[in-house]
Amino acid sequence: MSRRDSIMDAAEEIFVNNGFSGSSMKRIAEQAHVAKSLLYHYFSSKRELWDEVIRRRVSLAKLPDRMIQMVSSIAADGLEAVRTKRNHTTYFEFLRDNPQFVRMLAWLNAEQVFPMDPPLEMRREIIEKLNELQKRGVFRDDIDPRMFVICFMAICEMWFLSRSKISAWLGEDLNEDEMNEKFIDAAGKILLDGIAGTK
Amino acid sequence: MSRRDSIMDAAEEIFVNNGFSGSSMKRIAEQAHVAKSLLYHYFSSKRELWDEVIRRRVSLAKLPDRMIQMVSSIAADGLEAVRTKRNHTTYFEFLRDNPQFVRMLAWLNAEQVFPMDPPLEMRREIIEKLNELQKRGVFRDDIDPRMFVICFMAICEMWFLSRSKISAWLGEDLNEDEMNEKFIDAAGKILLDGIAGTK
DNA sequence: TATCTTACTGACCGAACGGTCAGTCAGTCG
DNA sequence: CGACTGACTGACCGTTCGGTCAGTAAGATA
Repeated sequence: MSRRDSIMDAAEEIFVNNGFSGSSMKRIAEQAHVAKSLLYHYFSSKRELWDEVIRRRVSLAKLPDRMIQMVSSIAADGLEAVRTKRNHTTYFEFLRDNPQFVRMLAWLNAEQVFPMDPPLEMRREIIEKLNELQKRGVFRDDIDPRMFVICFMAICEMWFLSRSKISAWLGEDLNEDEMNEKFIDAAGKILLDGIAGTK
Repeated sequence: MSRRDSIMDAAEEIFVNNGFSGSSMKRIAEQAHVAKSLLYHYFSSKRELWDEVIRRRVSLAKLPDRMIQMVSSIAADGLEAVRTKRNHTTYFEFLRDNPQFVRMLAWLNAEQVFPMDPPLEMRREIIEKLNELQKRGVFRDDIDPRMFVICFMAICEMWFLSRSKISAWLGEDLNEDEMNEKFIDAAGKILLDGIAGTK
């Protein structure tokens, strides 16, 4: 692994735990076991290092692809198939397996910086497919179909963003895996039944 | 208004926009039009000032009361009444009308600090009422009823936490009020239909 | 061999940080 | 009047901040 990569790894760990302002270049350098000035050899500023770290992790997430994949699988097999195959859990599982990405989302939410809007044609493709599904009766027709996606993603993200808060309130009797399982099961049932159309 | 209060107001504005590490005592003092050293006359440290600001805003939110009220109104009138009366929007409306609280939630999510768990008896009261509603058939019986509350609050919070991200992705054609209205309408329908039991 | 490039470091810079402190001033109390 | 208190300030402290820079060491090039 190159020295540059190990700096980015160290930076990600520090940034993800402390945010941008809460992290210092000195601590990042220590974490990476290099001199602080080496950071400026590879990155022109703290902000650029932060941007690079975000970009790497967000592009790894491939959110637009994930959305299209989910919508396409609904188009192919309908909601019932989604329920049995549980394709709808892909985003949930991605968040579960990438806590660094979740932490990053939290900092970006707070700082209200949202890098990388999806390409325009991808956005259009997603919306078109949603509209088509609604016309076919897969979705109920009294709701803007974009709201289905929003609700689903919102629930998944919020679950991981504030899971510890939630368990403090309502679920101190369960361990982490049990809570995850119980939650995605419930959210899936509620949303799919609430979304279903007449078909 | 006392000098202390105006310091807290200034601190809230700075903290809410920049987080803890991103805010400086100097800027807070400037915002409040007082000498920096006066901050230390009323608060022993930056952290204590931050804690006080959080405490004031969070206690103003009265989350446990809000949850009990919502559950109670479901218990009294059933889901159908909630749908028509739209009591379920209270938390949503609170978030809509208190953007400072929302911004604070975002920072607390990021820093993973969750102040003020609800009193134990309140927690038990909420859970008992939820279980009772499930026994009466108001809620479907194949889901832990706590998940209903979690899903509803998660959707509301996420909506306001990342509304600008969401509109960049899916809704650039609507203005803010239209999006709020459309969203709470959709979320309400989806959740209530997905939650409904046999009764 | 001499030259150039790239990786890397330690010493250093001015600015900003959180926090302290002696002291001023207005009002209160005896 | 004098003693005392709480509100308030400006000057100052040591530390840490992001960032710079001259210089070294190693390997490739010629």
